[in-house]
Amino acid sequence: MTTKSNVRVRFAPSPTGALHIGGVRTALFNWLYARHNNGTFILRIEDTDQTRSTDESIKIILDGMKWLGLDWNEGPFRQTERLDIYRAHIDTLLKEGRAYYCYCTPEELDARRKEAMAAGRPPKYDRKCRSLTAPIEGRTPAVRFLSADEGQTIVRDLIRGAVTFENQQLDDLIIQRSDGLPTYNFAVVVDDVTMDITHVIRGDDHLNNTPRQIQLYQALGFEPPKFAHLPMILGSDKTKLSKRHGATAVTEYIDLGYLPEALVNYIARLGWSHGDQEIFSLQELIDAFTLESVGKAPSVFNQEKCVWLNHHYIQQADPGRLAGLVLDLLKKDGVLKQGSEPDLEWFKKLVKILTERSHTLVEMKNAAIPFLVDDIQLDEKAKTKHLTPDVAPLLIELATKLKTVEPFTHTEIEPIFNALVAEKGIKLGKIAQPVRVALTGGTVSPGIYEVIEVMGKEKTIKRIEAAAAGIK
RNA sequence: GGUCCCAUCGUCUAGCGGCCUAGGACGCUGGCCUCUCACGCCGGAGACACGGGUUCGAUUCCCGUUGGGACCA
Repeated sequence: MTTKSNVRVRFAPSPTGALHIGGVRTALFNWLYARHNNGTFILRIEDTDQTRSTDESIKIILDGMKWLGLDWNEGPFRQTERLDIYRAHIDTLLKEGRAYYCYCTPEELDARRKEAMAAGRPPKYDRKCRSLTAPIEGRTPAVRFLSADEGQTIVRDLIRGAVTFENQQLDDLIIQRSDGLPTYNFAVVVDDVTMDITHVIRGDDHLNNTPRQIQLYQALGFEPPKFAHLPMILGSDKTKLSKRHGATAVTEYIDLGYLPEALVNYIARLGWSHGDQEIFSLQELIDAFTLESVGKAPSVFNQEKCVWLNHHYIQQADPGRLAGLVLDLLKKDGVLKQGSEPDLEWFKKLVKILTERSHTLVEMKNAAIPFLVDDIQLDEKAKTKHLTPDVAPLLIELATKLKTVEPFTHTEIEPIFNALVAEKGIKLGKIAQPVRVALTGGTVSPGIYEVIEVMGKEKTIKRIEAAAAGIK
């Protein structure tokens, strides 16, 4: 119905491990920007670091993107399939005298760097090979970009405004390693140019690379794209989010029982806001998202709020969908054997009564277990507190009465309890809690009538009688 | 060490010179509801890093200090 705008953005992860929270945020903001502007979202795999890149990681990233619902219009492209393109551009720069061969070894560079620092000079490349007129035999050179050493390079960032860098601070960066592969800073520039990227939206950690990249665009004869550098996501100790801060990979959130819409909503609100609104559907995010409302300050990832959103989205979710997800978890845990699935309609009823107090799918799965297994283990403390000698006759009487209930539903069960309570002059809790322990093994569960209904007549009576019999 | 960025409750944030005795959300907390736990509802504690300017007036603009972060090495 709408034609595509000329906005073209990309998410360009390195396949060196998991898809982590920071990557998701970058991907999400690019995706939202593309969708908001009817643009094109491109996925590019930056795998020139062949020692660390794996196909397994690529799969993890693609799966993660799909789980989150971040679909791409073009790609995935892989840099390793584009090596000839980089080489051609390197040759051009070399031919035009905008780049030169550098024969310095890492050891030499390191030594000179230390020397410079010891002498109080800035540790930048000394341009030793810049004046070389002939190759050094026996060495394979790297290629360095001949950067400007006067004036300034100004990054006009959509989030931070104009950021000025003194060109003399920038040294001649390596654009092709001695193994013939392009470096990150060079490959991104060539890729973004050849893929017609209009807006580079990426993490703050790349801001310092940007002036060099701008010079590369200029040397290559291209107009640089617009830049937007997103603030970092930090851990609770305000350092860059990493493994020691807990779950950082998308796969971990899947395993923890999160819904994708919860994670997306949470991450969208990290560094971005829209008035006082906290809950956003995907469409609302697309409609409201602009780079102007992205903040500049880094933000700390807060597990509690993410859980709160997950709880919210679990309440909103379709019971059939939840049932399927919880069923999968139960199978994964071996609680349910293959081919022994419960009746789906019944299971949906179970899911419905568990939803309200489940913050994650894992919690829901755990709460479902007593309803599925044949025998339950009673919690010792709960047993001591509620299954006392005086309640044994009550339980037996209740079980007897329940046997006559037909149909075995909430509305039919409730009067039985009310009658018993009135007859004995006790509080409802006096009987409800022991029954809860008898049926679920613990002191926490949905409303007791709902539990009984879903548990079913046979199991309910069996467990109440067993509990009564077990009281000494 | 150099360069760059950033700075409102514990956390995410609203605020784009007067509407602010600073609003919302998570978390924490008091109460209500109640068969447990939750949910829900009502209430509470809780922040403009500091110092200078600019201005009739600064959370908001400028400078510095401090603090944090990132990158390069």
